[in-house]
Amino acid sequence: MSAPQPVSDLEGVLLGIVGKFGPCTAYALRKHFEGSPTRFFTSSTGAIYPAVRRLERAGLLASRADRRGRQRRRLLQLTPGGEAVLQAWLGPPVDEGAFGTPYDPLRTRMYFVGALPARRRQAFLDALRRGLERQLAQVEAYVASFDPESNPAGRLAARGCLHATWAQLRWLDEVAREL
Amino acid sequence: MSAPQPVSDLEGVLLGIVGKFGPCTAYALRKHFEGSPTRFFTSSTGAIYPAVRRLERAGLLASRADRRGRQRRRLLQLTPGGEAVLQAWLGPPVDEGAFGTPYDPLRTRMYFVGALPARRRQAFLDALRRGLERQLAQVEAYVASFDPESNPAGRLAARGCLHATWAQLRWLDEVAREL
DNA sequence: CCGCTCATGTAACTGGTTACATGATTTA
DNA sequence: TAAATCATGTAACCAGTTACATGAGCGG
Repeated sequence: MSAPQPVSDLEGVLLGIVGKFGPCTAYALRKHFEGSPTRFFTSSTGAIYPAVRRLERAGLLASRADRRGRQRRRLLQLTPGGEAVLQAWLGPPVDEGAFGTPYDPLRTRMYFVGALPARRRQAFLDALRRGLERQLAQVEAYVASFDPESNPAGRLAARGCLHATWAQLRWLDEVAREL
Repeated sequence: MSAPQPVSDLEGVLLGIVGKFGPCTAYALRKHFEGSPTRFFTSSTGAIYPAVRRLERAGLLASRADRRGRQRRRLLQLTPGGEAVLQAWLGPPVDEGAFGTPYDPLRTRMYFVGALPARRRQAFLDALRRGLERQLAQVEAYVASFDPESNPAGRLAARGCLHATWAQLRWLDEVAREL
């Protein structure tokens, strides 16, 4: 038995969803990403289907043919190898690369706020404020969409989005105070 | 005069750095990314040099040959078109795509924490705690590396990393309490 | 003179994006 | 019966990663 191959976050998540929500179709995997307040997971077919194919080739997912009426479909499930790789991906040990400060495009732009003329600068900060408040409402709805009974871990993860958004707003307060 | 082309965040940042720190080499651009606590910008030559080439082709950066002793080098500077595109990238209006909750690999893993057996689960949370505390120290050093006099916006942006890391730690507290 | 930093690139590979293509099932 | 949803994929394109390749300048 060889050491489990390292997988990307997308692949880890796919394994995780199949493991958590039982045998399901690739389509169901895609749907899972919709409604997420992060843009990282896109649910585009051009990303999901090739990734599923890779995982099958690697022996981490198994598929069996199924139908829904006359409609053919493929139900995916975790293999023992897939379960092992999932456990390794989750950690511990947690991959070092998972610890960097999450990338925030707003922070990146703020780095160059000095390039904006004073008038535009204020409008920029106002736009951030409005955008983040919209984002906050979305995240709150997202958190509320989790049933704590049936998916407690999902809710905890979603609360992470909330903390992250609060942090952005606090940061923006600080910036507005100092500029 | 046509509307400024939309640029990626990498391209926007390259324009921003050239604009902010005067004519500089592509090598200096790379160096700029080192020490950043985010993993988004990699400073790999395979990313920077082609990006610089694209920006030159698009007429947003201009280069002039220079030497340092006998060593040839190319000094990059913003063109008027580049300045316009930089302003458009910064916003307002700020690109909608910049507002999603920043992607956090730790949060993604937490979503599947239920797949971990109880013993491993505690070790997982401990590993997150240790990793985030290490990260916090790194971010604090990063913030301190900015001179508020010469680069106030840089410091404000770096403070964003600090807020983000604090948020991760608060979130982890909450998770540990609830599990 | 050795090793580090400055400096510029290329090439093969990988994976994601966008758009296209098809067809069954369910619901208003 | 029309529109939305379920369901599966492919193809061209684009950008980033890793590794390779080269060479000058500088400090000890």
